Amino acid sequence: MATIADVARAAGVHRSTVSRILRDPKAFRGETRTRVLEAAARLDYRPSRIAQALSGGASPLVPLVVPDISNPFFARVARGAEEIARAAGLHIVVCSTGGDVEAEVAYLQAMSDLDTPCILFTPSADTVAAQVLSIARHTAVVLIDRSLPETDLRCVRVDHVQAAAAGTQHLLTRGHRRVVCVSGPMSASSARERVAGYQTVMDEAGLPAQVVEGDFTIAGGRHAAAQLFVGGEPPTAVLAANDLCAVGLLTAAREAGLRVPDDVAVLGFDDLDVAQHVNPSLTTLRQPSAELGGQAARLALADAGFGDGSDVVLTLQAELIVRESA
Amino acid sequence: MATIADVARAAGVHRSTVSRILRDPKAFRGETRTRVLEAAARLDYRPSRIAQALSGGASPLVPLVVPDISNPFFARVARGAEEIARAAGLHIVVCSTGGDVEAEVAYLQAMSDLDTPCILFTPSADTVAAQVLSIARHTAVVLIDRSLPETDLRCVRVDHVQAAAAGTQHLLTRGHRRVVCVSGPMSASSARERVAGYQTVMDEAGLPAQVVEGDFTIAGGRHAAAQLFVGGEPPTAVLAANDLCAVGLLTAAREAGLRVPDDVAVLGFDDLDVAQHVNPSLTTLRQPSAELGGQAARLALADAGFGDGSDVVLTLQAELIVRESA
DNA sequence: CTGAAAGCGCTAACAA
DNA sequence: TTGTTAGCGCTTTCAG
Repeated sequence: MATIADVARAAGVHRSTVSRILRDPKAFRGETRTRVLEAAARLDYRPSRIAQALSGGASPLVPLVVPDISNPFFARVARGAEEIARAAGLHIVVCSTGGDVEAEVAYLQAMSDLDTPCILFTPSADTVAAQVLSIARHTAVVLIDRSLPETDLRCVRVDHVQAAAAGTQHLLTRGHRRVVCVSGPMSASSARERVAGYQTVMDEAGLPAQVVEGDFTIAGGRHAAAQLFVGGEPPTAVLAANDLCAVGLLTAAREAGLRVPDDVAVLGFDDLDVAQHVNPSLTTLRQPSAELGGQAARLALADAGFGDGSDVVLTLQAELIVRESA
Repeated sequence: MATIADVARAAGVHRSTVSRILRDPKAFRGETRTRVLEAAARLDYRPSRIAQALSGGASPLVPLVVPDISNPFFARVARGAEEIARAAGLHIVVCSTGGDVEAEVAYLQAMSDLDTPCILFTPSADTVAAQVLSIARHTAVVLIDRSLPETDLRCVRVDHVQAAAAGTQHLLTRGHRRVVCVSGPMSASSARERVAGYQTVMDEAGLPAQVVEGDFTIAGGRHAAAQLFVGGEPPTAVLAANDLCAVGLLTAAREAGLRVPDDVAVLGFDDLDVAQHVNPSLTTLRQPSAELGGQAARLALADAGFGDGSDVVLTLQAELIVRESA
């Protein structure tokens, strides 16, 4: 691996000259410029980002730490963030932690230690708060989709309360009275907020609320249904934690011999691609996932001195997409 | 951000002492050890990985560069790789390029410039070969699932030819004669190999082969079907590029008023979670995706001096999972 | 067990 | 336009 010294030697100039010319070739004219450029090309020279970073610059990496990249929701968040990062000459790298809190902290730590300009983060549970706070003292941290209580970290998110309320309202309008909420893990603020929205609407309607704690996966939804679809009075509608959960519920309903939406309606969250392709297609609350990632990236980058973050929108709205399932 | 000098000052010792003690505390006893450890803790000192990397070490990051992280197949590959990397004290970071060749090269370059010990890579097209080769001179590159022609880069992959042949054979055994292959983009070696397997079996059976080039997405599958399900003699079975493509085909079939599998059978590839939850559930060729990632990581890490790679398996087998769709 | 000194590859004043 | 000199934060000989 050729270093700047090799290029300097080959071109017969000083290292600093090479650095300058390579850094901004247009600012030079003489034939030194040509010699340096040629030597660099010939030796296939690439400046070490490590050395650059050590000497003043920062890492070109913007980590996005998420609980589960196999949930396409996060893939879209990543996509949105990427677009913004690319414009600033930076690269999004996705770190998936599998919901393991230790792995989560380890990733955050590792990235912070690499002097990344900022970190985009969706916590899987509140328990990381203290550690994240300590990391945030060194590196700008922006949360996506889930806030961290006892913390003043900024968070770009969807108004989950409002969204869940709208979803619940939709189910009631369709005449449902026994509406159950299969929530995500209550350790996630997004799950708690959605439950709150659901509960408010049920209360206002004078209906009993029932919450089953599940998780954000297909298997979780299917498993939750085991408790739901067997009793004497199964619900006529379910507000699912997200689309993956909803897909699991769909399968469980079919296995239990229930027709969707006639016997039981299912309402998802996210609007993944798959939502319109399952059978029946999924009625869902669309989250503007790419924009979530984009706004978060803009905020974080602004903090790190890249661009302006004054017009970042912190709270986005979900949109009800009505299809067949509810 | 406290540096090693701060700690040294606080503990009243030399920087090198701090370095040594922090690097391997068990090897020391005296009360200097205590002072240093305490000072480090008190100052919340974290060694800069950048500086460590510059001074001999390598980056703790193992990039996994894939075309599309919203395809859960790659999420599973990542998961498999992660397990191996973690054991070596390294972190997998996922770089999703959206199939954009330029972004792909940019990512590879950026990671290589960061002195990562190795790179795990699934190329989206053959056109990157030359550039990848140049990067591979600096950083160990291991390909996953798709090889790069004109290149001696090692590749951990599934035997796509064999797998596609087995799938096609399954369809023929079920009595199908008009079997069409909706392939992935022919710029991907995996797609070409699957087509080859399909073609061989069709040829041997004396049946006409028909290949429609699609891509690896739901939308791609649906779009391909537009050409397929309208003509006078639609196929009675389709070998899909992958499960996402198959899901798109399922939707298209339903829209065209065709029943699956009675009017048209659909055979997928990958066995994503969603495969067993769509309706009808998907018959598919399961790829051992996590193991693909794991073996690739082992090979790459061995190259970089972490662990042993002598028993790495380069070619894995797919498994036919029969469900409802074919 | 500890200190001194050199060096990883690069950038950034400061002079010339 | 170019060279000189420091220095980023850490590890690692080599002495003591």
